[in-house]
Amino acid sequence: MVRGELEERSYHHGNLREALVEAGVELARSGGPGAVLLRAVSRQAGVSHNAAYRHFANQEDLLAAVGERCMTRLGELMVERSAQVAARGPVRRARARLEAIGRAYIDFARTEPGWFRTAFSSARHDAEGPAADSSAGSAETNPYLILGARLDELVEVGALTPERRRGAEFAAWSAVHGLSSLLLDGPLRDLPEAQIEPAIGVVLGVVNRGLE
Amino acid sequence: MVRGELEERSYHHGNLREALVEAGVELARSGGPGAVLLRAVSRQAGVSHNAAYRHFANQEDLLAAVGERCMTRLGELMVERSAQVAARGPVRRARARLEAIGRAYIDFARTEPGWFRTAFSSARHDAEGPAADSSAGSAETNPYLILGARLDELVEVGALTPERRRGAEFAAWSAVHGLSSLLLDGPLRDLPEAQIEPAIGVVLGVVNRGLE
DNA sequence: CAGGTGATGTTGACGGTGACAACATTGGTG
DNA sequence: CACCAATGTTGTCACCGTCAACATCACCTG
Repeated sequence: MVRGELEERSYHHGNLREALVEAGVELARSGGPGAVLLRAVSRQAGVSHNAAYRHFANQEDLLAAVGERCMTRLGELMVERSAQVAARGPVRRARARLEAIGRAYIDFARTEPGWFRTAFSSARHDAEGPAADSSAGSAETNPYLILGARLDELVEVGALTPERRRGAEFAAWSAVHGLSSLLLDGPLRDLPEAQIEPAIGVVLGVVNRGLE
Repeated sequence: MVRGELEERSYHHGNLREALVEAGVELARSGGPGAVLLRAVSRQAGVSHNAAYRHFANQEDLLAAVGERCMTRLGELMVERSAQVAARGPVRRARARLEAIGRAYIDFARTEPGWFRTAFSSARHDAEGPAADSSAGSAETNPYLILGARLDELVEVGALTPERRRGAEFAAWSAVHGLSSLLLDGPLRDLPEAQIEPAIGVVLGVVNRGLE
């Protein structure tokens, strides 16, 4: 049923929805959410405009699907960086793993601004955030759940008290997301390169200290 | 030269640029940056499409002007809330004033999401952020400078050490902006009302503690 | 005070986009 | 094998940004 990419297709594509989302992700990478156009993704997929309407209700629906994919990419980077942490000792390690996902978040925003903006551009996300019921987007790549797991780790090793654990996601996430946004689209857009790394350090430091 | 609003105009508007920006602000209030369209603002101003091209290079340019106005509105609310603080004692007062502008920021985002999104939607801002040279948008209503002033106050009263002052804007601003963004367009979009206020408290608390 | 000229607003056109409707093709199912 | 629902296509429409050509007028110059 699923056709190979090089195979000649005859009228029916066979895997159009996936092809459209993938095309959208590619367009979003360089052009951000504004580049995820129904006609553009259809062209990219070698299909007529309007074919997408068999798989998405409208452009917003397509954008949501593409955004979800971008969010997954972000989660994947966080998982990857978290796994690379080599710190020894339970407390040091847990702290390093938290910092790693924070830095991964910011790095993702800076190296893939199109994807980052697209991940947060959709007006409708299914199964993200605290109210995540077990549906799409496997839990391992959900940034919110990844953050929660790292914070739980901190509690387990005794580096974070249960009271401080309460709502800690909001603080950590807000700080990291806020810095990313300000660096990308906010007034920190033109911050000199040399000042960015120190700024990241300050933000992560404040969060770290604030959670103690 | 400047004509009254009710006066019949004859061919030349007299104050079109301002009228267009004002129309843009009005449209942005309910529709966000996506509603700031050249043709829409021109209609609203009772002028033909294309008239705007005498005052703005393109739609992006218009959006930047509208965004700047929205940013000013945000700054005005911050100033207002900061001035209302009644806490006594220099340290308590300085702390309360910092918290007040943080809450004002978040309140603005929540009560005027269209304006908030528009303020940060422009790809080009003149004279915002750290590199602000003395140009447009009076310094009193520049959110970044307002924040800096509050942090300076904290140093003056001895509630913040000079070392911690370094880059403190980044931490405070990121946390507050991040929470606003996540509540508006991020995965916290559907956070139950009852959990929002506690979340704000946690975020502000972490920043406060992190700066000590 | 008259005429002209540059700034400002209008009309018309073009290509691109989202969306709807009607039609074409086809894979699977009875 | 015939039918049908799913899937893709063609055609159309309204709206948008933008450019070019034209119209009007405020103001300056003489």
